[in-house]
Amino acid sequence: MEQGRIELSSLPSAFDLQSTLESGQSYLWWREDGEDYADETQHGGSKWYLTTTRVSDEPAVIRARQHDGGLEWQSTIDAEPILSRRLRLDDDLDAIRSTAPDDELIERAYDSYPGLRLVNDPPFGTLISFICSAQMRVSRIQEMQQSIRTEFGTPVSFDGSTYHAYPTPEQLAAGTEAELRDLSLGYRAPYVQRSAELVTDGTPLDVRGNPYEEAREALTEFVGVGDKVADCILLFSLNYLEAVPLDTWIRQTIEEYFPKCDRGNYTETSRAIRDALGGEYAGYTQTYVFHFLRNGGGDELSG
DNA sequence: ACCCAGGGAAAGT
DNA sequence: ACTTTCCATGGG
Repeated sequence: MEQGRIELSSLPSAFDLQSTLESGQSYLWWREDGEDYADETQHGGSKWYLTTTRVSDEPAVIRARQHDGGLEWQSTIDAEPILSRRLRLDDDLDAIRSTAPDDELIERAYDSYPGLRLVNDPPFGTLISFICSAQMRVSRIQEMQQSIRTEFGTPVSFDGSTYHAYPTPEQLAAGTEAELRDLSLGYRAPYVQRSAELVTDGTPLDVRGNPYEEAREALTEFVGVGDKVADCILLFSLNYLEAVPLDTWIRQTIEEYFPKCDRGNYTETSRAIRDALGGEYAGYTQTYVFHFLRNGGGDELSG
């Protein structure tokens, strides 16, 4: 087992692992110890999180926690460069925040979660997990990903236990709709199976290089991917930091705080809210607001 | 029993 | 193009 530590004081900005991984962005990390949400006394939470990744097509396990001013990790590989990329450790949060509009809700959201970063997850896992996210609670989306890993992923031994890497497109496409329904995916089962097949058949998933709106349009080629899920894939795995997924929470936010941005359809409302949130990093700001409101932060404001 | 959950596909105007 | 309707499942 390899291990290491990244000194957080060496980063350009603050970092907070717990809010980053528990803000509904990533379903590809999971908490080692299941339930205990009570022990949040220490910055970063001090809890261990796990994820899997592939290096040269070989599956690897990474375990990380924030502890005593450092991001500590244990892994089957040298995880430092991957953690840096996946957790966007080089982002300059002050510069990003400075692009956000002067607005009470947004200031409160940023102030409430210092060190919250966007994630930069692998595209395929992001595609599948956000197909699963339709009309589903966060905890169940995570459970679905665990089931998918266990059922279809390559086993990896790490620290005396067996983990499962997230399946490749080939591994998942080889599954049947019935097998996926057995994992309680419901009506999303055929979407997942067909989208995995589309990836193996060459439909482009890494659409980086295209202008934002064209990239979003291209992703809706996948089954179970509409504009909202496409925006999630762009924001959380393909480095389109301007993407603002118009989910139920953000639509409610628009209605309450930015009513002029409601243009009746996705494309135009997206343009308006993206502009209202500062353009280039609108998706970053959206993620703070989403997490803030979902944790009840709007109750004291809306009065 | 009823409602909702980070929506989208299919059918109907 | 725009608007319903239906979709599986588990938790409150």
